[in-house]
Amino acid sequence: MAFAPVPEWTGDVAALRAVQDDLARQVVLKDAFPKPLRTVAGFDVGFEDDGATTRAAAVLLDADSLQVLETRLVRLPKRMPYVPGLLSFRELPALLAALCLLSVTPDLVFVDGQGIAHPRRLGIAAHFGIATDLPSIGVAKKILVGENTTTLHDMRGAFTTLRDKGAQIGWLLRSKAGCLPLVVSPGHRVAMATAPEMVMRFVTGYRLPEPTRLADRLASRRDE
DNA sequence: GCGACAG
DNA sequence: ATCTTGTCGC
Repeated sequence: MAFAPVPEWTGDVAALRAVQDDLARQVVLKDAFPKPLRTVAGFDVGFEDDGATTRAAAVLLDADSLQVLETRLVRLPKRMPYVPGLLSFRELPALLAALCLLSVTPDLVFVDGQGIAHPRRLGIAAHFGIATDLPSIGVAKKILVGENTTTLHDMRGAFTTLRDKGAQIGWLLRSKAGCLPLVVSPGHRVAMATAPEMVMRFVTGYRLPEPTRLADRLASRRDE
């Protein structure tokens, strides 16, 4: 399985933004994944050596039992600095490498970060989806762009629209009472309305859904 | 010009 | 993201 190459960092921010605009046009916001789901996977990145090393984690789960079927970890040297809005060019290569190590291709992917809730509508989850053509959803812990609309009830499962320039770009989802809401947005091959319910389907007793929560622990070595 | 800014 | 202890509320 080969993917479209991720552009290298030359310092040319404008060039990467142009790439994002091109890829964003290819995003499909309609459900296009197998039903019922068989497997799902969570992805996240962490760092070592003061950021010199990138650690990407992939966790494959059974969609029904939520049992962990496989866990993968990849280390790659840093390729570029963190630039708000250009996160995917920095972390996607490592995530794709981790995906390649899975023995099974997941039916749906959850990525720690934004889906289309991005200035140019191409957060890392959307970029991941376009690069692999796999259905994807972005699960971020903070808003990058956009604003809340109505009040969010402090009840598990409550959600409100996240909009930017008048259009809805995602949701603020209270995955757990008493916790700050998650920023959920479709990445690729997933409809706006489907994203929050898919996330809640994998939330157990924590703020983060299992796929992302487990990948997060591995990538940030908060594991063991 | 000023502030904001996923991970 | 990462560096870090105790503390408050569900």
